[in-house]
Amino acid sequence: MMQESARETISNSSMSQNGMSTLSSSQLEAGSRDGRSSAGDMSSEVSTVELLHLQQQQALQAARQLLLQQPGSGLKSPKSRDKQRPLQVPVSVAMMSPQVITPQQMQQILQQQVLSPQQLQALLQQQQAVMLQQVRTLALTLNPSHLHTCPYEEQQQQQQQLAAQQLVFQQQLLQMQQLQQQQHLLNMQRQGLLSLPGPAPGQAALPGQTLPQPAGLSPAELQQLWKDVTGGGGHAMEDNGIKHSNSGSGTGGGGASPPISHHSIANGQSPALNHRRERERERERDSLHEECGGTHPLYGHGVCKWPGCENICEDFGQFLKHLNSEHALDDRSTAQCRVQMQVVQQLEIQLSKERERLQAMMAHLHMRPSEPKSSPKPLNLVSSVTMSKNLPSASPPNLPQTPTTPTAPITPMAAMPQVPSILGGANVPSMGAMRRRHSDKYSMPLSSEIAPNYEFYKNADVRPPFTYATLIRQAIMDSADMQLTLNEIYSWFTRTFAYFRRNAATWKNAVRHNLSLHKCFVRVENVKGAVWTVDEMEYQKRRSQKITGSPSLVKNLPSSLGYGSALNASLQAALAETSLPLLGTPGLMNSGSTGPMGGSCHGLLGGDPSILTGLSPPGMLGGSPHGLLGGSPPTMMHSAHDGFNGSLDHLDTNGHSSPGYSPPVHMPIYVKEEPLNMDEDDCPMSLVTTANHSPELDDDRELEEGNLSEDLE
DNA sequence: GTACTCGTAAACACAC
DNA sequence: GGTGTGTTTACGAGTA
Repeated sequence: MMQESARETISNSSMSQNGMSTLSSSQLEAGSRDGRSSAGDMSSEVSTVELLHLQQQQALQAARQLLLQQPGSGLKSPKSRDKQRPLQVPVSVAMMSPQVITPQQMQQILQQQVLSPQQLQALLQQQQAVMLQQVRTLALTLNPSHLHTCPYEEQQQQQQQLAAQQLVFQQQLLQMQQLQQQQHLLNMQRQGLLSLPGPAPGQAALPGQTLPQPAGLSPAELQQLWKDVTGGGGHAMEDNGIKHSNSGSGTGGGGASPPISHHSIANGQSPALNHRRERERERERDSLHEECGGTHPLYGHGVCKWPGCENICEDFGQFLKHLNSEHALDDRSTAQCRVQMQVVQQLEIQLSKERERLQAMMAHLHMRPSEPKSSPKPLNLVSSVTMSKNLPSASPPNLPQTPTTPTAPITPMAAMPQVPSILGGANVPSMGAMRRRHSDKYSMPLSSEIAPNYEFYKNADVRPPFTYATLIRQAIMDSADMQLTLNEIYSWFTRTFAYFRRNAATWKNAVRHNLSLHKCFVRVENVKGAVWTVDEMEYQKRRSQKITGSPSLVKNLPSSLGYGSALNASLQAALAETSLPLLGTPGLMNSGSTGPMGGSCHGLLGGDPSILTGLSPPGMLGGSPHGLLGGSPPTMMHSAHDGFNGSLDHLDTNGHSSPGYSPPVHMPIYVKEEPLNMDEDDCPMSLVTTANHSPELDDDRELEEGNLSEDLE
């Protein structure tokens, strides 16, 4: 019963350390008796420090009374205590504060466990506070001005007192640290957390065991602590990880790692709370280890980064708990996730636009017409710098370093349409499906790709990122009369690509193989022998089938943007905004305003055609954006015609008009059966290309696509 | 795992 | 017979 009341008293006094409670007259009297308050003679008012000190005294008095009432506590009555004190405490200290519990008393308190952990904690804090205050008071009395006015003997005496007090302070500090450790262990024992024998790693020894050397505080540290205290720093104790001075918060865990596990001190909280705090701190320590290995993207700076949450989580474990509890899989989280997805999409669009702008700027700066032979070179800055067109073995591995968009993962093969043959060539023999995919499926226009990089392909031993079929078709379309003999095709290959100047047997065989294999290549008996032409219809059918085979055009769209072209990304963004995937391109192209440079920058146009190939369905691509290209820049027109009927011969590789342009010649004389499953009946055309149009309907198709493009404007 | 595309190699036939 | 041309088959790699 009385123990209860005593606990209450201590608890209240502990809580009142912040000076919130009022002081009774007796307390004030007690405060004025201790002599320490004489330092307040300088001021008639009771300072905050004095009030605090009085509160501590009150708490200590209550504790002592409680101890006295405990049978066998060993503590004497106030009278006997007063008699004992001079024997236990140096005289110089005795004048400071009779309320300071001696180490022996503390030990008794601890051993007999007459106080609850909270009470012990409060007691320790108060002891610390009292001692700190005493030190400060002493320091005040020894300030330089005071010393200056005192006689030498007084100074000597005061210095001795100071030294003695320092020694006592250090001793008491050590004692308190030991007590704190013991109390912590007691708490753990009571809570069943600590199993005997042997302390847990990093923890102090058991009460009965020999404590480690003064709680790990070396004399130097103690000296530093003393300096800090005498320096008057309010947070002096914190520097050593001890925050129990006056704040009362005592949460511990300062910057410097404390020599003792004082952080486990409960600060007058319930054992359960202490336990929880202990576990949290352990988790915190664990989280520190976790943070070394990796961090959660939704957690940072102690705050949950879930959109709209910003819940404060002390440690990673708490965050995980919070994440699992507050952001579990439910409708709300799902909705928030969707919102976040939209946010990301918008940001990606914005990023694409900015990247596109950067690309255009780079293209503009590196594709100057004044550069005689560099104009066809890649627009890519890196490639422009690293690649030497005069080196047949120009190594392309440096090329695919163009920035990529999150939504359009760049492919190592055709990272950029402007960048010729990023891979391949002798240096990269494993040029395979990737190049094929992109070159054909995405209908990358060969001419448009070659045109700006003509010199590059001509001189660099780099394999162009196109299929044989595409190259053959391009060769034929490049000819004046849209037909070539096999030997002329060979010549075109070797003339256009340095890569095909070697391994002739291999690639020539491949050329023949493709000519025979693909139905789109038609062999025509001519006066000068057999020539090869292109059945554009078949060609486009074949391409369109590849595209239509995909799950959705929308899905293909981002993939087609995988070239890494900023323009493509821009168009993707534009299409996303207009919700007109694929169909948006022609209009955008026509508008001439969607390009980063308004569609009028010639240097940029070297890569621009990829927009058509990247976004347009094959049918459109190959088929014919004829009508779309009125007023389009040469290269763009080039690519468009390339897609339409291969009538690229009216344009040279630099995109200039050629008078020898002739309309597409369709001579389906010996139409072979394509080995592929590309029968006309099961060949759904793309959105733009009509499914069953004939070559004679090309004009209609052009009109149709032209209308489409207009609609998209 | 399957189907498809593409490149490559090879075999074969035919014409010059 | 050698060469070029054309056709076909087979296989591996990569992708959807």
